[in-house]
Amino acid sequence: MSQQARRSPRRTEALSRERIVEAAVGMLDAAGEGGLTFRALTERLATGPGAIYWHVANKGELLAAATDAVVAAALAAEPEGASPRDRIRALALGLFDAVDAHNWVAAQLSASSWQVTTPRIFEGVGRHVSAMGVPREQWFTVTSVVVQYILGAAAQNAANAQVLGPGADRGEFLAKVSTAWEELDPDDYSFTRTVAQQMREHDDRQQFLDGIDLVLAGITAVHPPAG
Amino acid sequence: MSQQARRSPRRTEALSRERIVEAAVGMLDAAGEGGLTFRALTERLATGPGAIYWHVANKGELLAAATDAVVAAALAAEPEGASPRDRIRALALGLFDAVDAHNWVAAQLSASSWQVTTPRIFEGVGRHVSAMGVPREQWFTVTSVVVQYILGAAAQNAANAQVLGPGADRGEFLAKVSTAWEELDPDDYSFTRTVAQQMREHDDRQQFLDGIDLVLAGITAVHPPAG
DNA sequence: ACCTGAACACCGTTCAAGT
DNA sequence: ACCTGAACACCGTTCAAGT
Repeated sequence: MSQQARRSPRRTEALSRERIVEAAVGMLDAAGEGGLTFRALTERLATGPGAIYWHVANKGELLAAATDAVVAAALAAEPEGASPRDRIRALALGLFDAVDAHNWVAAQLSASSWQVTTPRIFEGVGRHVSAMGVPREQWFTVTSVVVQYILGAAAQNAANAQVLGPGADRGEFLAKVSTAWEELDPDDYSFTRTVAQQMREHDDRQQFLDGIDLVLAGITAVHPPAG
Repeated sequence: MSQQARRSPRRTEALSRERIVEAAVGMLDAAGEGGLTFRALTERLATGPGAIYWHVANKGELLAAATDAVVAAALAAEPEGASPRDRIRALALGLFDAVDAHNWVAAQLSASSWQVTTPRIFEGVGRHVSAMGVPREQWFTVTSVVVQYILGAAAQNAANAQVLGPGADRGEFLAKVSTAWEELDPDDYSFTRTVAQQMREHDDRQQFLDGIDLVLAGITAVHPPAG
């Protein structure tokens, strides 16, 4: 145990891929996708760009690693629930909240698909799908549908949050969109005008859960449990 | 009728927002999102950047306009089908194919949400949802779920196509991913390994349709038609 | 009203040089 | 093996000037 082993907490830590990814997540959270710059990252880590490129191949890889870190954390806890349905619901909601908290993640996820991160989600959902009694030869298809819905809904929710900006008032935003819908051309948008009020009053999280339930009900309807 | 009224087809046409958007779509199709540059656009239209900025506020607006143009074209034809379900299926498949043909569109769509383009899709789907006999107070929720699924599935499909690149062989790609899945850690990815073979043999378009059917079955299960 | 094109600020990435 | 920092090529956007 030399003196060097005692490191005072404020001292500059050695650079590492882990620290870089962590810093990247922080900057993305704080300022969105436009906020992650090698210049800014360089300053925050008190190095030159070359140091970062030693640990990370390029910006794309860094974004992928940041995304994977967030998703892995969201999936870390075993989802609780009495039934497979409840566990899918819990897993889905955990992802939804993670994407909501880090709303740059959604765009990354829908742009990477069969890459590193999606298999994590696929595996988590798939285990419960198989436990629901879906016939074996439908496992891939059904799991894909659930994952597609989760990512699609999360992405659109995040997109709304991004338009909104960090400080804005949600109720105000919904009211504004709702009013805009009411003013659409009645010839082209008769349906949308009809639901403008429902749109104003809806709750994103609840709506997402309703969607999950609807998809799960579809699974049961198309593949009734044996018996 | 002056001489000027006769314009030979090959002569340089006046610049217009329409021509700019059209050129942008062409460049995005040819070279993906990275291929749309004001420099390249400037060259293609034989002008300076200032000319383009006269008609279009910035790159974001140009991308949104290009996206809207593609989606509007895909939705132009009244979807055919005997039942509301069939018409939803037709509409969804039209969108799926459009996103597949212009695979930069998906990322744009999931990043714009309640903006200009999504209401078009929402309206198209919603009309048929209401015709399915879903109770009025559920129209917004149910339509949202269908739209979220369509956009989510289309986005992930486009992401796969992008990784693949324009010239690549699809079967080869699926085989590679399938093999990668088979080599995953059995402790962490038992389910994914099990469906690796199904993944290799699946058809994207058919899988999408199965997903739509599953969602539609869910709607009927949760909201049985009155009677 | 519409277009030109030089210029500005900023970006991701590279690389010779250091330790 | 790991880090430094100047330099390169390229980007979106602006704007004074033209017609």
